[in-house]
Amino acid sequence: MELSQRKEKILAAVVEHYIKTGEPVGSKTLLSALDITVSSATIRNEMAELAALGYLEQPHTSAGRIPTNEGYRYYVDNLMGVRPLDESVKRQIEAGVSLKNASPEAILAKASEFLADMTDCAAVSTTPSGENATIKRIEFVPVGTRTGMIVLLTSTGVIKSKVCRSDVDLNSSMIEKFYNIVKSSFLGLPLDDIDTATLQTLVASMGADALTMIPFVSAVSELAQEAMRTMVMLGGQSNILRYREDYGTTAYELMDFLRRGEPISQLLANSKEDFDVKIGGENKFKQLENSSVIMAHYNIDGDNRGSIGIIGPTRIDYASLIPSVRYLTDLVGELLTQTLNEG
Amino acid sequence: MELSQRKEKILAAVVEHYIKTGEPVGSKTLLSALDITVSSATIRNEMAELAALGYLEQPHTSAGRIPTNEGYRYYVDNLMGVRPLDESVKRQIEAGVSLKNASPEAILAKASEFLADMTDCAAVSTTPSGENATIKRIEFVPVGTRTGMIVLLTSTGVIKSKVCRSDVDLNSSMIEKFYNIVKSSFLGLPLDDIDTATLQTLVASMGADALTMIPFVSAVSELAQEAMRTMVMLGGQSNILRYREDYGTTAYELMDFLRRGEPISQLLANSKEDFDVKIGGENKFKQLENSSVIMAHYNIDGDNRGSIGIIGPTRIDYASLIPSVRYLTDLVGELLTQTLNEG
DNA sequence: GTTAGCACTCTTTTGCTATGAGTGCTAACC
DNA sequence: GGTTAGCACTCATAGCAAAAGAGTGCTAAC
Repeated sequence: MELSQRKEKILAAVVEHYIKTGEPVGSKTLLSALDITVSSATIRNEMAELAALGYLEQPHTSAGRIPTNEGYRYYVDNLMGVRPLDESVKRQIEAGVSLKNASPEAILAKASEFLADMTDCAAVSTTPSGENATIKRIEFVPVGTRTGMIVLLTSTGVIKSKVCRSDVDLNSSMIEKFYNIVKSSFLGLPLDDIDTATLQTLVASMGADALTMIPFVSAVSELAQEAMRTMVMLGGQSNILRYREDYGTTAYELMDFLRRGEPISQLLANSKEDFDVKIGGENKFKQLENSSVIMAHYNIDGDNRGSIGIIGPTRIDYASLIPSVRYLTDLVGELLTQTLNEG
Repeated sequence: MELSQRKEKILAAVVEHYIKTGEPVGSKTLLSALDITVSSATIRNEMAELAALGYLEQPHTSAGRIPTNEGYRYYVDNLMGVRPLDESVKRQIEAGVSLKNASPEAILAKASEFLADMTDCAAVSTTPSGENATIKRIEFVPVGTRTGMIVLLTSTGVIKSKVCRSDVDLNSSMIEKFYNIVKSSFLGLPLDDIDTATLQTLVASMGADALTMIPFVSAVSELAQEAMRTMVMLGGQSNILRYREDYGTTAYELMDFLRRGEPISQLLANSKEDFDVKIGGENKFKQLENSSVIMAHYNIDGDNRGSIGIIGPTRIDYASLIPSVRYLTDLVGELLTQTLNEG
């Protein structure tokens, strides 16, 4: 649906004013905000048509107009000025994500926290997916007479470690056996090939050694699972209280939603575009029906690997936050790529 | 201040009723809740005296009474029935904290999460303090041509690892040198002895090797810092919305307070008693002036090492939650002790 | 197509009047 | 002297009506 230029100008003004104030916008208010030489009556006519088209709505007869989700959508797709990011904001973001010698988890946790502070929204991010990763290296570090730490390194640079415990005292022959198993069965294996069936075959093939090796083998498999699982990093839950009225009764549900990693990683993985904006009910999740999500995906070595996003009320400041989220996400991607390739 | 038995009975009834309903309690309501054979007028007289003594207050003249912080304090110290925990609740708690082969961090994170769900409050816990810990073991695991992972194990069973990066390609002689330094300078050292001054002396004494060894040495020191730092585990922030009216305007500040680890670990470390209850303003932190904190300390090998607590509104159900927090904390202490000694 | 004007709608505010919960006080009672 | 019935008093709350105000939609004129 194409709108006339004037209608677009009016729609944009309504959206922007409402985003700023949270109050319904009337024709007179609009008149002073708009550099347009028509009367309020004309604006009223236009607004009535915009309402008929589904872009605006009235909370009640004697109130101004507020954008519908479709209104926001039209605004984001067609009207929003994509002004380039302020240099000072760029610097600020760069300072916010710079983190030397840190793990991907730490980098993303920091990024979420920073993004939340910067945008006054809740921020989420997912760690790189381990889908196409293989096992690059496995090491065993004894830490006690019967316990040791297994360290697993994947081809995507993820390092996971776990303490595991044997039923008998450790000795060098056991450790040697462990390394043999690792060399012959695990190295180079895609993470997702390590399922229960594989393990059972492996254990069966070990014969007499099976009993002592089981804790180690299963620890490796748990590590592989962990390395594959994308983790969700959260920041700024407290910001939900900032826009409490906008979320209405979904505020509690939204907070609760944020605790659960699984739906969030679904949400973020949902779109394959470079970046994406989901407005209100466009999100599949009921808990997000009063929220908008701005998300972007970061690449590691050019490969789309994870996402960073913010969750705010539908009257979130799209125009200025979208570029910020994108820029930050790109930076994080670069940082992660760099961290990975430095090894 | 000693109260008459009847006053105590009335105060207890007011506290319990208010905790349950959140509404001010009047003399007639009290009459039916109490198995006492006096008239409402007598109760009024008693309540007026309790108010004069500072244990009760009136939101306004025509309302019932609500407990003051002093009222809660008297209730907790003298009146609260310390009925033993229900067996079914015990089972529930035991199921909630059981976690095999997990790190202390994971155990405490799970415990916080579980406690929050169980009590409808926000829950916090601190990892064992590393104050008296020494370095028990340090290992180096190469993970790339120039990077390796350093694993540090303390006498208190804390395991920390960190990837570190050298400026030149790794070779076996460097690794050997590293182990020499570790053996001669780090093993057995108390964690808090590793400060910048020690490091500088150490680096100075290395002569020509200093340059290549610095990344490793400083990584070890960072790990020692990390191992010493108590971490704060959070659970159930969303529960703050549950008692939003009780927190009033401090709700946002409370949520924000929870994000910051430092003040929480101060809060929890504050009391040296076995367990402690802080009511409203008794907490030193302004953000907690409408909150009560129930906390207990867990022991590892009989040594007081960390804390678990819940933060709720002042009208929290002390009588039933205090035993729960204590029981859970004891269990976690046992679990951590066991985990530690299994190595 | 635009606009001035006006009637109309509906929320919000204000003021007023019950209503009722709950108190404090007094005087009588045991 | 403690207890209690009775009653006047206070004050939040609910309900209602009137007034104010914001904003609209429509019509008729430009």
